[in-house]
Amino acid sequence: MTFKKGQVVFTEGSSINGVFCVKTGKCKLSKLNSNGKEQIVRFVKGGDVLGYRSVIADEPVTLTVTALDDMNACFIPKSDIFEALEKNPKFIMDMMKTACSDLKDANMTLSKMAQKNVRERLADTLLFLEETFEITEDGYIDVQLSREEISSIIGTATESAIRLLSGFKKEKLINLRGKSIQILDAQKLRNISEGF
Amino acid sequence: MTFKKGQVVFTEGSSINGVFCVKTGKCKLSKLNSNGKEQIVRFVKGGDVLGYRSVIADEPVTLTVTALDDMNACFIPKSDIFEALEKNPKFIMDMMKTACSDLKDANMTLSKMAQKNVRERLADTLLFLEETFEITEDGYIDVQLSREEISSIIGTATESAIRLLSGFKKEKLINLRGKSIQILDAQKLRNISEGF
DNA sequence: AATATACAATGATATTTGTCATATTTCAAT
DNA sequence: ATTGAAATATGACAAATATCATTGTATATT
Repeated sequence: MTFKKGQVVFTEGSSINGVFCVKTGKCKLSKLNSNGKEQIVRFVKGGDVLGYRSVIADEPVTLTVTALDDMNACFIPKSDIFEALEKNPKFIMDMMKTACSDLKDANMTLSKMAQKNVRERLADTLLFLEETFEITEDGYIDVQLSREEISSIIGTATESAIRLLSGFKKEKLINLRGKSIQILDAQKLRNISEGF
Repeated sequence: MTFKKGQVVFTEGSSINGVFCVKTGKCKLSKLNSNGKEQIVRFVKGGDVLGYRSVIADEPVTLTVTALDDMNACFIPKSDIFEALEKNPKFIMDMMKTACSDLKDANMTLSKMAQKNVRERLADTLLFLEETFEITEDGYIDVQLSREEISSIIGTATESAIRLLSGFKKEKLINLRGKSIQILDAQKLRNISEGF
């Protein structure tokens, strides 16, 4: 299956009858808040699986998935998944490990979000984005996010994110070129993120 | 096994060779931050399992578990778990569902934490505590947390949590009696938590 | 190229939250 | 009962962050 940039793969609350194995491209997993604001919870890219939680738990999906790129994915029906789960012990253990790894990440993100202030969270997020999406030949992080999306990751007002990004640029910690971001001083960002 | 109130079951970074099935009592799962502050990530009570993530993923534990009560638990060695996982398909599916459910909760908590301000998070947390631990005959939430622990859940300064609690009390939304808390107006707390 | 539209940036100001200082209360140990 | 230590509470102030208003800039569409 192919998804165009900006296209929604599935929406919070809907039911899916299978999982998506992402081959190429990136997408964001987000939740709509009671006030209508988006909270980006996680990113998924090539090699990752989408929707397994919902299929395993036999519940509607709790997150909305939106393509950030043109995205290529295979759809695997629920029945195939359950067949594999039954017949292939290695498969179920792998699935289990994926779930556990996602759980660990979620806990880590939670404790970071809760204890860091906005500036620290932004520094942390920039490092996370570079680690997750890597850089292109010109050194910029290989993902295009609007300022609003960035603030949806760290949970802050868009203006605050913009201001802090400008600040980081003035301090020569990053470069900004449209939506592209380049990290110039990862160590200092790490220090900021740790509260120094 | 028995754990006294305040006793540490296991510490972040250590290795465990089995899981704990909690029979009675409650405990907190927390993470130490780089600045030495505690972040409470989750609570576990009778009927829940502790440490399965670490055993499944074959990694050190990433959270510290501390008893909030006198606690009673069975220890089940890793080997037994793996044996059950291999032989009993129902067992592994249940385990999987637990992991998926925990993952969903973690994502929900994350999006709440990120998008709500401190007052909203406190209101949300009080409702969550009542739902999780229920109330005793006198109407107070059946868990004893210090003000510092409450601020470690919502990720704020202890003084702020105290001030907001006092505020809620003045507004007749809650009662305070030492560490015990009674919710008087759940609906208003729900409104506050939703940002109204 | 011109226009419209969304996005980004910045200033001014209000609000929220954290920090430090200092009481006050609680509770355990003697 | 007295003391001491820890927890809770509160005030004053500083810092961080949100909000509103405005301007500038990129981007797409015609």
